[in-house]
Amino acid sequence: MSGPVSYVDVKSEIVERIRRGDWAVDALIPGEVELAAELGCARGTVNRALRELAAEGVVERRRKAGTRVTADRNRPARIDIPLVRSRIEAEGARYGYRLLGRRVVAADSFVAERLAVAPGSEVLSIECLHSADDVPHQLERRWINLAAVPSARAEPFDEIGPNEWLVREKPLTDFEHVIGAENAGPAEAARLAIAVGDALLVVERRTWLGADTITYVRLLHAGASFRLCSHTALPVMPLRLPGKTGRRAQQASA
Amino acid sequence: MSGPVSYVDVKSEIVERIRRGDWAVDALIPGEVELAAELGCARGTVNRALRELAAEGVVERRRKAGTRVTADRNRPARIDIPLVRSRIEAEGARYGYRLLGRRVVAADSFVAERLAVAPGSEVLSIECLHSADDVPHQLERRWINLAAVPSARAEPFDEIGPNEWLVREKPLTDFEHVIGAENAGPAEAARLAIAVGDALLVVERRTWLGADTITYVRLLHAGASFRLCSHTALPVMPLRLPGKTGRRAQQASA
DNA sequence: TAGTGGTCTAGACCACGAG
DNA sequence: TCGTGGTCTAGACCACTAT
Repeated sequence: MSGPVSYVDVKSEIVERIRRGDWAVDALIPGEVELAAELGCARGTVNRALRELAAEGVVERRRKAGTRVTADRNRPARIDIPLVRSRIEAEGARYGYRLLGRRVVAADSFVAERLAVAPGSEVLSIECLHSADDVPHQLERRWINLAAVPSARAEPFDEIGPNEWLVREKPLTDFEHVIGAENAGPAEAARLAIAVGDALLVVERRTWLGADTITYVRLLHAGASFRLCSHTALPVMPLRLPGKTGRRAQQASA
Repeated sequence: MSGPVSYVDVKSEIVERIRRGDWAVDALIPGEVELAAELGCARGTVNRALRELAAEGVVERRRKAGTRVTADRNRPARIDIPLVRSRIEAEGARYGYRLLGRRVVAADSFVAERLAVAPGSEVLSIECLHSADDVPHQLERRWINLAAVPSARAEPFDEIGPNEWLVREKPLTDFEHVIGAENAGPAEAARLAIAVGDALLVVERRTWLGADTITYVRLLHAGASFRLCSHTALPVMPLRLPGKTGRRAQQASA
């Protein structure tokens, strides 16, 4: 009835066995060849399934030692940090952008270190505000490395935000995020229309194109109204694999 | 001189071309067959390279439409949320654990909703503190679904934390994280030895095993001393691929 | 040294979806 | 409709590492 056994089927089957307790935490599971024979597919299919499960942190694999169920639940959690605009519009609100400040400055030690440029190098400093239905949502403070992105010097940034502009201008190869919590000072409180001392969720981001640091940005959000979410689900889908009867019997009888 | 062209080589080459500007943001890149011919490898190799780059958010792929360089820099950022203990010990500090409270309670609506159990169901409520060199580091408030993990009822949790215990006890298939910022109230301030009103970085986590919600936990950290970091780098490694001379010529002459 | 995963290949069929 | 990516297969060789 069903077609060939896919790697998704194999993943589901493995997860299901772990869930049922067939293989306990830390237990060694069968080798690729054995699983392939049992499930009725090529070794390459089992390999891909196990490789992806390893990438998801469900199992750990080592040559010669075999594959075992991961004991440590410290699994890589994917957190999507969305573009402000997308996020706001996704929630059905009207996105608003306002440029608060823009000037070319000499990098102080704080910025120079983060952009990996010499102190005193020219950088473009930008402050702007993103709002949802006219309610302040995110205060953005950004520094752009003008040596790496000279074309930014001529850009006014009065209509579109620096992020959206950079997206179109430069691809990137690396990025770094740091998430923290801070208390709002008078300046932040005024910009975000909150009280001084309110908790802020701060996302710092740096991006690179090859060896060049492109930009460093601090995104400040009122903690009361903003959270970062992620949900990671393993593929638990309708199984097509048979039980003990075994697919091989079906194949044999086909 | 070199062996067969690997998928890592292909990834590097593609990233390098994007970096050099050969393919601009949003540009369509050649098809798998063409790339395979050009680079001198099997289509499967190119496919794996592009598939992984797509998973990393570098390119977007659609059948029939082809593959193009991702314009949106809203790429999935991996954030590792480490076990407290690992994190503290990794920094060379002495890990300390203290149980502050433990009791079986009837779930109120807040907890019931998060654990997906009926209000009034029995849950195990735990509060504990993790410290680094005797300095409070993380305040943990956890609820465990006793219907899903009945063995937790007999566990004192006075020596090892509930997370470490759960790790050994149950595998998991899904988890969810929510990160936010809050101001410390009197209780939190006292536990964490900070001032009332100080910013807290709050990580909420829920985990599932199949359809069962296992646990819901709130991890509170003093914002002044705790941050979540992630660095995502694309594979930019020494290239083995030849230039215009072409590896195929080498193969042919070999 | 031997076993296990890691990968490449060459060929084939299929499913989605742009035009 | 038909091109592009998605996947499976069967076989082979290789690299790491436990013993």
